Amino acid sequence: MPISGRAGGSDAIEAELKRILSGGRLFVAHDVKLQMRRLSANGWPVPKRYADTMIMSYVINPGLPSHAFGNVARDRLKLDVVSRKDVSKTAPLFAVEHQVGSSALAAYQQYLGEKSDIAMALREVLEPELQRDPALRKIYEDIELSLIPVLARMEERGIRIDVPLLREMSHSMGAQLAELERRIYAESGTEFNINSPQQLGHVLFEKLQYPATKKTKGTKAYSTSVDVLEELASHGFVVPQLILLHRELHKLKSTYVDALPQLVARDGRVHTSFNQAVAATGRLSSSDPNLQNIPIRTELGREIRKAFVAGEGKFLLGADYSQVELRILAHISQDEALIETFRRGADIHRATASKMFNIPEDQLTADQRRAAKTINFGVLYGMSAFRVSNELNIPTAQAKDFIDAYFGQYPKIQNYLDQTLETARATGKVTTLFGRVRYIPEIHNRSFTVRGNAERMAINAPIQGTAADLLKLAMIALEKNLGGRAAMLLTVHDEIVIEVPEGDVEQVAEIVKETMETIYPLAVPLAVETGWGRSWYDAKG
DNA sequence: AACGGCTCGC
DNA sequence: CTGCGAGCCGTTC
Repeated sequence: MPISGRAGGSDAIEAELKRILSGGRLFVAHDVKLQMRRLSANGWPVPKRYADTMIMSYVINPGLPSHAFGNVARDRLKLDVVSRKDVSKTAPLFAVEHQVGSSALAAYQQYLGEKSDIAMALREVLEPELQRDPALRKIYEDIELSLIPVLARMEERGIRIDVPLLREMSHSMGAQLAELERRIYAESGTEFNINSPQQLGHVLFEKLQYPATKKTKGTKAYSTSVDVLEELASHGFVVPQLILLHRELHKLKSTYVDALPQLVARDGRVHTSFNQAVAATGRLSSSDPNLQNIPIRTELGREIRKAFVAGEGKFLLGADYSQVELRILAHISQDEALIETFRRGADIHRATASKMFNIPEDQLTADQRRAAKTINFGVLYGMSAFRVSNELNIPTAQAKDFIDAYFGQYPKIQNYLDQTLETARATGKVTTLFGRVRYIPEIHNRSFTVRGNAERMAINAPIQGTAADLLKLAMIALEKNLGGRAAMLLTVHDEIVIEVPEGDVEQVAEIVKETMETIYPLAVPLAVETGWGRSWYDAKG
């Protein structure tokens, strides 16, 4: 529960609290990482033994819409937690934290006391449930609890941002945007707000009379989505092409280039929060700022990574798992052909195309490899023939033929998909390699759409979730294997970013690669690619 | 607050 | 209708 350095804190009480924290007593909280960060920020001892009711709730049922304290208390205990805001109304926190002995203080103390009681009560309810499933208990203890201090330290360290570089980018992008605006207004013969989908729709489809192909879902307004604009641009219309450029530039400028400098702390670094109880598949998420969606796909976007830099005398080392989900699919399905392909270290998409089209690997066209790549990923997500045809711009019948050819070459994958759906229907849930659970209640839904979504979740969750389990295990192992030599800063689903003293980088890269590749032996090798440089942009293999 | 749109990841 | 999850921005209501 919240720790206040001042409210009611006589020296004697503070000393006693610190003594308790550094002793071996079990510390119970809903979101231990948050409390650890508050404690260490104030120079207090951090507990070594702890229980986390937020993480318990998440491991028991990760698919819930929220594992926030109030929600879990209401669901599990039928209790309403008074929010800090409500306390503030009758007992302004400013008064609470700055004057001792007021009635406001009493209200605040009662509020904190109630929250502590509720966390303890939650533990009584959640822990026995966790104990009933040995695999879940291990996920909770060996993965999630062990990860808490690792993530806390990563958040505290943050990553250095080159603010002057972002300012420079902002200026040049601002000038480019102004020039684009000028041209858009001139070409369309009117000035309007380009960022307003409504105004843009009016200009494109009424004033300029371009053919409207799509309406938006909710409001039935003209859609101005990328698909629509690209279609128009392909017919030679100039304005849509300029709008697309404006969109990309404006998005990058507002979301990253202008936003990041505002989030830089006094230490010159941004300190994201890694949320351990949000994503239903077991993945981590990142917010404030989200550092898991920093652009990479286009060169213009990728430039932003040049602003993520190592501290003085250090390098950023990036290490990412190559094709980890397809490797997990090979392991779980035990498909001999897919296993063999990974064992001989082949280009997986090329090898798949060769099998599907019965053409030697060195005689394939780019389109054939692209088709195989689309289907390889499509299988992981339960993609339909319709979607494959859309993605590859081919008729649905041909997409279906491709998919049939794929399963003909990898028969055990078809088996795995069938069995996973069978399990979901019979038990209402699916699990990862390590037993992390995801409930699929809609698997029997009468609506084709809803049930289809559930089926895709059932297929994807074990694979994506196993990848998340492996990455978390690797991070825990790395915390130990790196010793004090290097420090993890970020993680992005299949990648870990580490800050390393310049002279140590090659040695540390070897330790990281070895640790990640041997974290849990599968039927196929795990491959890790590393790269390093002064910036995240340069830390590519 | 909801929506449309976009970014990233898989 | 047509793979999903997550976060953020600007506009609109």
